[in-house]
Amino acid sequence: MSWPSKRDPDWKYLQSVQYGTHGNFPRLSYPTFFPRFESQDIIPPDDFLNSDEELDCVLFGILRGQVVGLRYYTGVVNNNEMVSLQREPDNPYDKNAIKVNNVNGDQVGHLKRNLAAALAFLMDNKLVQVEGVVPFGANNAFTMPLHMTFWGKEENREVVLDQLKKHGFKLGSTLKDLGLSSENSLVSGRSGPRYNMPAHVAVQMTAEQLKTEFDKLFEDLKEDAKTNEMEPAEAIGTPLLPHQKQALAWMISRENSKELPPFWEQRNDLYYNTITNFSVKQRPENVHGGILADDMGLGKTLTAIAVILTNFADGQPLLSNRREKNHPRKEYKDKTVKRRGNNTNNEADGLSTETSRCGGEPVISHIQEMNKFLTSKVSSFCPKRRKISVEYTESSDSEKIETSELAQKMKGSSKVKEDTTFAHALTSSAPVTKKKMLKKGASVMEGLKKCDTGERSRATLIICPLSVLSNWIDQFGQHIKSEVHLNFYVYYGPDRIRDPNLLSKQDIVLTTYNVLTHDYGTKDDSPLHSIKWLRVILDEGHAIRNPNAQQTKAVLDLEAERRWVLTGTPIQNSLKDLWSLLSFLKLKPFIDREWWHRTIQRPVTTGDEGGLRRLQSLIKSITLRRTKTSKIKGKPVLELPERKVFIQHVSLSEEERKIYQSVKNEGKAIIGRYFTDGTVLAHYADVLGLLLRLRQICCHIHLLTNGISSSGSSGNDTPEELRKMLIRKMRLILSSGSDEECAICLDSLTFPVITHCAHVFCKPCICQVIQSEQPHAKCPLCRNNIHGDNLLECPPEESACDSEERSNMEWTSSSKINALMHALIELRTKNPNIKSLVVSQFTTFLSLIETPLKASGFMFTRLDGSMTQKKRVESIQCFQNTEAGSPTIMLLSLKAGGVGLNLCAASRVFLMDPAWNPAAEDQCFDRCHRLGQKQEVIITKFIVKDSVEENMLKIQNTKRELAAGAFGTKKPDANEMKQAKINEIRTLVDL
DNA sequence: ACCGCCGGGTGCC
DNA sequence: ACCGCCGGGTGCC
Repeated sequence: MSWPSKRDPDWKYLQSVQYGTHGNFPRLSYPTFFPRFESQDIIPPDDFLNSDEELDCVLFGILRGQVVGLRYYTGVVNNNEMVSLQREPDNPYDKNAIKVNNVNGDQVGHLKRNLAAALAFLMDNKLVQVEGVVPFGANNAFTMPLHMTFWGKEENREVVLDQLKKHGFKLGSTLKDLGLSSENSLVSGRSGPRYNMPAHVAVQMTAEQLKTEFDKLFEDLKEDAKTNEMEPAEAIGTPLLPHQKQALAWMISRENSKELPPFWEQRNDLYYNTITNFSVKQRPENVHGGILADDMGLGKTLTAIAVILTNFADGQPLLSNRREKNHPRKEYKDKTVKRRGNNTNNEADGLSTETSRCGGEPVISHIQEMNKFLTSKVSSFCPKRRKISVEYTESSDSEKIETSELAQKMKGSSKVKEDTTFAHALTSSAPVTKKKMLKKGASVMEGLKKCDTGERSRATLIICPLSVLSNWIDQFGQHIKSEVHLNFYVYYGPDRIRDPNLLSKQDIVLTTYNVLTHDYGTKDDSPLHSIKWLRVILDEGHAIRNPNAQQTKAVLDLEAERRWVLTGTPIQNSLKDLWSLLSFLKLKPFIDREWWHRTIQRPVTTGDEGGLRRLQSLIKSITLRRTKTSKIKGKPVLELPERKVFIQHVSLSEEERKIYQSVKNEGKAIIGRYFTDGTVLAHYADVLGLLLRLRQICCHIHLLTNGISSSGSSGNDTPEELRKMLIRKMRLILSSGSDEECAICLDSLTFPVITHCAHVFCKPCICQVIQSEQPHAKCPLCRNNIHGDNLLECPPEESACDSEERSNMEWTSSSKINALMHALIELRTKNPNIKSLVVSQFTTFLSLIETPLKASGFMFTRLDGSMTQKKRVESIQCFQNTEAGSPTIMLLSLKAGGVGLNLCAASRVFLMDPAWNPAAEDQCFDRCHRLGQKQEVIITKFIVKDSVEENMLKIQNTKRELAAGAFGTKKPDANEMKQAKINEIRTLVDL
């Protein structure tokens, strides 16, 4: 018995069965002599296992049943083994049939007919989730007993109990109800499932307890496996820090590990899973990988590069000279169909590019040049989303040259499929006739696929978000010695070569989540998915935390021997985030959501100690996490210089104060009315608008945008006016820097849309609400009716006119600008070499600051979200440059740049205006307070006295507290969310 | 005997 | 299944 890589039919079925998708079964399957529920009585829920509601489940009770028909199926179980129940509506003998499967998904038997008749309806409508354990009698030949636990939402309890009663079943709540004396139930001994009876389940651990418990998961660095250090392969030119050597040792030990995976142990000649009690004869493979969850800035990228080169092949490091006799490439060379002799001059270089042959560009002879070359290409092509792919191959492999040349020629025909066909013709040892090639691509593609999937590639696939693609290329260039020869391919851009043969012969293939997902979604087989990779590394691995996202599915379908996840935040919102990661790591039995949910997620969220223990040992065995404050042998992992935050209070000038007060008084009156009418949230955008104006005045009165009137709609607008107004409001919300969360997912807004009641949500989130509440969906924030057709998306910005208008205005200073300039000039006098970041949420404010900077002779550069990728790279490189005459100031918009942005040349930060979300500020500070920072970092926050800004600081504090206790607690619901928002508004406008 | 009892055939859903 | 159930054979003590 072995673990199939994918249990197709069953697994798919479990994932996809939904109420109503099999049009005929519900009607036929329930005995008609019982009054049937009409479908409108029950809200058809989302896929039970995929819905958030799974956390609200309570235990209804337990029942003893029977598994029958054992002798017809191969699936076997042990005493106390967990089993899963699966509806089988297409069973020709009984539409109510319910299969009983073991942990491996092999069928053990069926539920007895009468029991199935009672449960089928409940299961189909997801009114209850039934979980089974075989308490004893596992070796019976014909039938065996089954203990079932019933879980569901409280509001469905009655329906469930009624339905069972109609069929003559009654749930019990104690072990006696299972026909056991308590004595018997304890005989079973070790590690059986524990049924905490309802009383205990209801008791939740406090948020505080859970948080401390969870922190413990990562604290423990005492284990030897994680404190050993290892030197990287010679090919790595950068010395590793101690914690990076530890990570290297740990990662390599995991890749080469022969230990059993967590929760497995050997008993005699069988292997037992101690959680589920499942056993197999064949030794379960360990996970050759894990999660590197170090904090941002600890050098995960460098560590990963070190792993690739140090555990390059057969547990051996990459040899600098690739032509040594044990060269791993040898096996490929042997298969070369034919060779060309006249290319030896390139061989010495080890690397060459397709363009060098076809486009006349110089041959690139080592990786640093390659890096330069690539970086320039990537950065210059990114802005237009028209990037190039560069192929790096050993020119001694003649097959590739021909492939490339032909592929190049074929580009005229613009059909990638034909490229690949040609490539196949040249690389396959079996001749491919022209006729065959001209036949529809499919059959040839099929042949191609087969020839590729046969053996494992030695390539490492790295998948990262686009924002860090160039960072990876940079780091490869920086850290790998120049004489090292590597086959490196950036699989990106419209001209990427979709040839599995070519890809699988690389050492490293770098691509992005988007490319991977796009390829996966297109009809042709994705070349990335037809290769058995030596290693797959997911950078920013939390990108796959949504199990329903196409991106996640594309990642989970990759085949690899070693699998790594790099992430600074393994758990972002809740435990659920871990599942996708575990699933990617192919950790059995958690790949199936049901087992993950039963054995870990639910026990932990209901506060079950055993569950937490299991989670703990699981995490410990597969993740390594160090924070910036972690210590090794008493020394901090990173000896970062200190970071100090000062708040500098600024007083408004008389004129500014006058304007501020008048806007405030006007706004306060309006909002006060909203409060008395109880319509604050309905006017949320207006409230934000007022706050925005106040914040703008604090910075500079020229920021005041006249375009937005607070009065909102008068009720008799034309649809077009309404639309414009709503879009204006949404823009306001999005551009106000308020970092609004979506009230549904509580994450920052992705693909925002605005409802007619002027509330902004993520489009997917609100669509899901509308779907599940139809036909009368209501806005989660104000309970007004909403409709899918009425959602407005944000059209692309037509920005220019606004700023032009402003630039025509005569420049004046402001109190804050004065304060800033004073500080900058003082700093320059003290030390002209210190570099500073000047940060604001308002890009127009940054523009206003440019004028006095120029006037005072400062060299500065700028980075904001509106800039193209190319300009960003230029700006960053320019700023990071330490040569004399380089800019000393960067004007930075708060949210510009991804997590990887490195601005450590700066040691001063001037935060011109406070952010709503303190995390956004911290992230911004970390762009210079990170690895590579040699000086003390001093942060100055300018806060206007007696203003909305001071109130924002208060809100920041409550948010900090909230974030600190966030793990394990239930998400606030729409109501709590509402109240929190109202309270925030109260604080902000002093009401 | 329109029963009881016997013993063989048989067996999930 | 060392059961239950079915249906045929059988029939005082």
